[in-house]
Amino acid sequence: MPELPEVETVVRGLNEQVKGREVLALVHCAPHLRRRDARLPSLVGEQFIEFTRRGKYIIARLSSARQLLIHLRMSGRLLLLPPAKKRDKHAHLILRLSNTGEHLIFHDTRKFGVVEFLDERHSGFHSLGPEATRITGSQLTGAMKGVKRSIKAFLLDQTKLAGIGNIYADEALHRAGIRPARLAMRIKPGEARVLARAIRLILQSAIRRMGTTFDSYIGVNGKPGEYSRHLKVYNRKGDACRRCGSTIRKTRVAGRGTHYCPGCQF
DNA sequence: ATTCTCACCTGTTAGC
DNA sequence: TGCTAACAGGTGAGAA
Repeated sequence: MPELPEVETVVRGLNEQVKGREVLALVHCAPHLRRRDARLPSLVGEQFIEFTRRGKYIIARLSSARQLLIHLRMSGRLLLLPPAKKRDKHAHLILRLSNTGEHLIFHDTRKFGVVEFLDERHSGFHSLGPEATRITGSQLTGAMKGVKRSIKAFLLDQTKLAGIGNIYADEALHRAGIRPARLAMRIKPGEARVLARAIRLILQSAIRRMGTTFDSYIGVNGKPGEYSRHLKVYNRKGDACRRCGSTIRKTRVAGRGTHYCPGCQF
């Protein structure tokens, strides 16, 4: 579900609505989360100082100087809601917050998401590549040298570039006119510059529109993202390309559903 | 070292 | 209409 623009939208929502508030009680903590980090109950009494983002990770800085790391993976959501009579079966962490008594809820249908205190053993977090929002053509060219995988697989590799997921990989490659299956090492420096620019512009635009809701993503305030209407290839199999009119195809690249236009991507 | 495949879990949808 | 299989926005472990 959430890629960089969606995670950025969630972080902004948290800074608007949750920053400065204190955890009054641990209303619920699911066993699978507690198994990963038995310290979660010690959130009680903590104040949320600030929320930041690195790649697709959310980091909450806490009053104890500890940091809480949250990754939404495929289906995670963070929601601020009034206490409900009946607990949703996918609400795996529920915190009661100061001032209003509202609940901050980690909701995650597929249970891939992670909420735990940040420490040294988070290899994924500590090995993230540069932020995709600031990637340059020469950085891309350097990182793609000798890479025998597809450009799509490269873009999805968080150690090379942090924040891109399946939707924005397809969108950026379409904007840059590059086929997803091309080998990364075969992308010329000029194309890398165009691709880097496409990545920056698309992410920026998607952040402005509060992300993409394809299926289940919603922000802290429950609102869906509006970038969905601007997608050029993702989920548009069989439709006409808005740039050249050819029919959008869906294939499989790097083990992921991959959309591209045969008429304007080479 | 790098790249690929599968597993994680639940819900939805495409295809028969 | 009903059943089954395939697929879904991510990543980590282990195999090639």
